[in-house]
Amino acid sequence: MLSERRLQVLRAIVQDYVGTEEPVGSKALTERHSLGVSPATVRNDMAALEDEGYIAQPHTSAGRIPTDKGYRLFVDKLAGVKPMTAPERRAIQNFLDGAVDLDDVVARTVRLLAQLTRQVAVVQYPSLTRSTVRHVELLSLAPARVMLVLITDTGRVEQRMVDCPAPFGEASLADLRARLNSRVAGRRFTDVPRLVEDLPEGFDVEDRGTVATVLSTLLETLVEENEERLMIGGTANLTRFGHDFPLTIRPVLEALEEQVVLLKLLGEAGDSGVTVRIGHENAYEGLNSTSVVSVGYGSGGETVAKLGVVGPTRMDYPGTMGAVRAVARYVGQILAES
Amino acid sequence: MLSERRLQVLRAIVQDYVGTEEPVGSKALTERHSLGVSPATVRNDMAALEDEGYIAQPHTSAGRIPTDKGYRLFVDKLAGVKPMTAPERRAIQNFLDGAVDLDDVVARTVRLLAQLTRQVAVVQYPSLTRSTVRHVELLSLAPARVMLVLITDTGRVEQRMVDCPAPFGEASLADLRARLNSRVAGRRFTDVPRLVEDLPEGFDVEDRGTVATVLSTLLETLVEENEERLMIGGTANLTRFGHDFPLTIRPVLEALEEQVVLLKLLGEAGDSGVTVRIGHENAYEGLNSTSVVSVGYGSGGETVAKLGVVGPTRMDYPGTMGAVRAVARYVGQILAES
DNA sequence: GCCTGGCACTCTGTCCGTCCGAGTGCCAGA
DNA sequence: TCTGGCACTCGGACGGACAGAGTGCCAGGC
Repeated sequence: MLSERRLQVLRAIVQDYVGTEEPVGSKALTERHSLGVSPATVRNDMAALEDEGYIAQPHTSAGRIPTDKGYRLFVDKLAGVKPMTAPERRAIQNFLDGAVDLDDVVARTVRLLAQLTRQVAVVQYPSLTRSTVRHVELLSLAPARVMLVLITDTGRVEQRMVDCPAPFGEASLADLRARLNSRVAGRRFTDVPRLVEDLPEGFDVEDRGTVATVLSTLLETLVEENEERLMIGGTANLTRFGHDFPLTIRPVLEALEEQVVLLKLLGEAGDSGVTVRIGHENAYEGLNSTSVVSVGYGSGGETVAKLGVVGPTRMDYPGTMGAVRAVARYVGQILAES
Repeated sequence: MLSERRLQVLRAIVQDYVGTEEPVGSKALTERHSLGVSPATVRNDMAALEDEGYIAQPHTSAGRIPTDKGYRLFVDKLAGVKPMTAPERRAIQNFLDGAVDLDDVVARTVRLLAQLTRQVAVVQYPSLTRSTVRHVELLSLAPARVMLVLITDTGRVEQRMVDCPAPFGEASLADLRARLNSRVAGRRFTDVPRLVEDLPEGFDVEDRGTVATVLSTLLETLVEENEERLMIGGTANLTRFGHDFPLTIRPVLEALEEQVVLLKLLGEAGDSGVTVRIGHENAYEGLNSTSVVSVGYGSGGETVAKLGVVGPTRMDYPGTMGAVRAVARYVGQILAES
């Protein structure tokens, strides 16, 4: 177990390194923090911290930098979440309040997060499986062609074309629309499959094929489009990453293009509270030198999706966690209002 | 006027520089291209080309690199568009054919372009103003709340919430829906304002306010969402940009985040044929060391939107132009089918 | 008149040795 | 257990020498 002072030393190292981006030595530490002991003592502590794997030396005779394990300890035990200031909170709220629709909410959230944290922001669209159905609309575009529009309580809209096996009259369509909505409106998406199971039975034989096709498209939409959409912003902040650019930045850009990777990343995070994944804790190799700070958001107590930021492991954790948490909170409010 | 051989020399310089990314000297030129003259002669030609501003020397005693003006001449006079090979064309078609909806078409197009050109791809969604209306749907979500869904012939769907000044019955809504569609279905979006002008007059006094609100939201959607949406991909290719990374890449990433800039960029390009904007020809400063290759796409002869790539001025113009043109052609086909 | 080979010149990038400073580890003493 | 002191190590900066690539110019040849 590390002594109190050694924890202080670790905290000081993390703070200084995050600030200066340069390995920090014992002398500089004692000058910038009032630890009450001499550099020599700090050196002993640092040696101990290095033995335990919390810090490391890039080269002999350079200062120390925190390891992933060091950051982990820092985040878990040494740092709190830095709350936003009142003006910041107002700015967040004002900015988000201007949104006109869901796309706009998400777009604004991304911009906001990127600006506040000066890192890459990732915002997931409200997930279908965790939303409820507001309305299902069916539009006849041609005799054997129907457009399916799905509207969620979070304002998300999905549409799909359905090619019907047989022509489908307006009357049948209206009938299907009415029956469908009476069953699923207001229900959770996860319940939809069960709720529509026996729906074709109520229709004429010649229409059953079409009804079944429409329903299977509906279920497909639920499954496939599932959690798939997200928006990314602030990639220009990657240029502040470090000195050894090309090698570091490339895999990160690649990871950001692979939405699957990002979705998995966000998915792994816990539902409640801010989750931090540091460096190698991220399963995806390209993100081994980055940390992901994420949190769920939603209206009421429900988490409908996640948002977060991706940045260098050397980041201001308390500030980033504060910003992420605050933004999530306000996005939740906005969604609840709409 | 430049002699034929000097044009050959310029072409050779561009080709070599694009290949090697290094300033090219007279000796290397004669070795790699059969110009039929000695290095000394080439040197004279190069001096002339430099005087005319087509090439430049990074330092005395280094080889020459093309200037923006040099690339311009190369693109206009010296290089054709390199057509895609048959296998490439098949690959494009297969890849795009798998798309399930418009979002998917655009997403696949972006990936494809980025992969083919190994550069940053930008694809604009089919513009509303150049599309025709397929259907306008109105859904009553609450007594005084209507959702407006706009469907275009290119498969694009836009939705908006409308808060009505007064409750609006289902019957009135159906009435409005029917009248609205009978007027605008199949018509160009640009004609819509004119076509709906006098629509409120046919309604009861108490409903007129709501009708007007719905219509103005509709018109707003046309104007605001106008050309606004686009998708970007392949940013990881920026890492292949050059050696002097951070300074070059940063403004480009920033420009890519500013969709307005990109839209303007695409907008400036001509409607027909592949447009190339080289270096300083781009009005936006951050893109001064990049070239933009763009082209319109659409079903039939109509251009409904643009797509293109952003890359270093030192790019393979013939190949890039070929890829961009081919992709645009196939996207047009896909849209025409849907 | 145009092309060519030759030559002197210039500049960059690299390699190498030196030096300085930061930082460490260890030890003896308080 | 902490502290001051000291020797040691190593990386980064500085500077000179050098090789190589590329140029411009000139005189001569077709």
